[in-house]
Amino acid sequence: MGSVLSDDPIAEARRHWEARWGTRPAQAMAAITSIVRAQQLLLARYEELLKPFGITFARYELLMLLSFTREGELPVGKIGERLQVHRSSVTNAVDKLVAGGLVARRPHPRDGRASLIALTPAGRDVAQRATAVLNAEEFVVTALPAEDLEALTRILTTLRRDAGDFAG
Amino acid sequence: MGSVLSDDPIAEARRHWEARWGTRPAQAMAAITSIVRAQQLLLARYEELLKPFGITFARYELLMLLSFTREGELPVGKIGERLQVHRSSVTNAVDKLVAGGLVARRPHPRDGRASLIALTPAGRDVAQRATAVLNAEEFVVTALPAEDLEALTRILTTLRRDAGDFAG
DNA sequence: CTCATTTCAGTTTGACTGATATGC
DNA sequence: CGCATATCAGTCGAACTGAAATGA
Repeated sequence: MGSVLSDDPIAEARRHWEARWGTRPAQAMAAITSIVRAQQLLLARYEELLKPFGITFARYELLMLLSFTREGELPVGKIGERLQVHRSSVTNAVDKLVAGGLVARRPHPRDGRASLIALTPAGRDVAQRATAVLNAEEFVVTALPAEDLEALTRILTTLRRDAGDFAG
Repeated sequence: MGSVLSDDPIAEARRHWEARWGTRPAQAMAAITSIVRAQQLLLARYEELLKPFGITFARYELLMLLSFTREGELPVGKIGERLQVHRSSVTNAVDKLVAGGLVARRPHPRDGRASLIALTPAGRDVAQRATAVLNAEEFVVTALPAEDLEALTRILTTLRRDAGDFAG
């Protein structure tokens, strides 16, 4: 938890890998573990900032996705597709958002199998206020120059495309 | 019908953010969600490659940490510190590695409170073979040029330092 | 006694699989 | 009928909190 290390564990691990496996594996390991660790830190910060709103990051993502649609509603399957998680995970997340009054299920007007997940006014309000908080904080990316943010996004977009994350 | 330039969900979300909150928040959002998503993809691939060895990524990290020490053993607290997880999470992971015969607990020779977690020969063998597989695959970073890997590591190291991940 | 180390029990969260009901 | 959609029940892995046991 809190204890701050005097040395970067990733840099330390990299030295071991370099000695034992060579440069390229060490380079790949350092990049990958940097991504994994950065994600942990960012997510922890997100969760902390979102806690006052009674939502988690996963549920925040769902709210934001809905808020970007024209009608503020989507079927479960579409949500899973966009967030790239299993449908049953969406059902589960929706259950909790419904319990909090942030979204509502309503029958699909033209497909009796489907149900639409719709933002409630409260859900729209929470999404708006939570985003304002996140933007104001700018988390831990505050100190990064714009060009570094752009470089990150560019490189990781290539990585995601190579991994089949989307058709490019 | 409009030909879509990209169906990258992050690029799509970025356009929404840009329109509603401006450039800098959109930039930050794109970088952060890229990190989160890249981590999901990498971890999923890792888990898949490690499954034949009967370990998860978290347990692989623990094995590798031990394999880097001189004696192949560390106390629980030290492991938690290095992997930056809670001690009880380490206890839990160790329980499973013990069940698989990959590590063993032995009493600390000089501190009756502590127990040392030690690699078994089987654990060392698994760590070695698993790493060979991961290196051979080079995961999904295969296509990235070395300079991009270095840029990633550099930028994320700055991010981690700013977030208090280590003192530097 | 206080503090440190580890373990244990229980909770939370998210994602998954597989089975089922329903409707296209 | 086959196929698609969503939900439900159950599982799993990982992390956490808080309390207990043990020893420095």
